Amino acid sequence: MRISAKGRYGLAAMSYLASNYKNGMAITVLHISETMGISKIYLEQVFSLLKRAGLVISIKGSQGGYFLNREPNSITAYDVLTAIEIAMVEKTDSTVEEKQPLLDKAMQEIVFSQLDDAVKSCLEEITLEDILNNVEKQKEPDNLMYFI
Amino acid sequence: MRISAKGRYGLAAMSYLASNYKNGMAITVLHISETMGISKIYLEQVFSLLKRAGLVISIKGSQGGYFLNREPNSITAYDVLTAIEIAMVEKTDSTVEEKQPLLDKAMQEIVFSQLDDAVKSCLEEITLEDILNNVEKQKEPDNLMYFI
DNA sequence: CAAATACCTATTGCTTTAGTAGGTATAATA
DNA sequence: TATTATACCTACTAAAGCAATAGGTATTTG
Repeated sequence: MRISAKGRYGLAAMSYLASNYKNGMAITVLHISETMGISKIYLEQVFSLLKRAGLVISIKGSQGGYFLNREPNSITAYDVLTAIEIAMVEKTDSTVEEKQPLLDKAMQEIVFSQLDDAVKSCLEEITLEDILNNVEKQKEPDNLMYFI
Repeated sequence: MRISAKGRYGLAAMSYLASNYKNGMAITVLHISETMGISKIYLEQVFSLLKRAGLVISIKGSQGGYFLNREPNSITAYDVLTAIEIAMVEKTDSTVEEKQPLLDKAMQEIVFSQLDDAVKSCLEEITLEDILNNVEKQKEPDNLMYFI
């Protein structure tokens, strides 16, 4: 499944903000771009979309930066990806509407809208906190194997 | 959710083949293109992919054409779309693997592979027969409302 | 042999994606 | 108040993918 670089950068950046959520400090785009190895100018555009969607709050000027507008466990992958990727949100075009309207409608109902629902409910179940938890889990010594 | 024209044409064409499955006759690309209002030359390319995936059988020469290789209730939307759309199948690229390998892995496991699974199991549940059934259902007079 | 078909390769124009460039506006701080 | 660090904005470029077209060859039927 194809997720654009922009969307992935957004997820990574939001996860990073989430990991710094508790200390309440603003994080700069430059800092994230260096920490993540992402082009700074490109990441700025990503933050522009995240801000427009109300997912982050920004502070201008020196010592400014960004932080999350909500708690990490209330921001979902769906929130982030739909803020950034048009393709995630947009309705599938009609296919054979002119000559085969019934078939067109059937495809829409049976395939495309069910797919939309499946994607949406999958991504809505995943929060930034879930991602961070998995990162922490990877840091643990791999000793859980002994218990199997 | 964005599904390419190619993928949608493939679904429509396969549904049409399915609706003619019982009479066992080969259907030409030209016929489908005219019935559906799809460019013939473009549809040929779609059938090239469907054939490569083993979903249809072709007969060359005069009186030739295509028909389904399996029963309509055993061909899924997943079969058709993955035969045609690269994006449906391909693994999501890594994002911040260099500098943040744990986060990269977490995103892959928690978000992208779960999304792949959700898409796959949704589309695998939908067969060509399901699409045809919905078309038939639309043809019925809208009298079911009286029973509600 | 002629017609109808599948099948193949290349080309074109368009849109999207990824990334760059060069600014302005704003706030903190020295 | 001047400097600096930041967000924020608009335009640009290059590459890739998508949609569609063009012009064939190979094969089968009649």
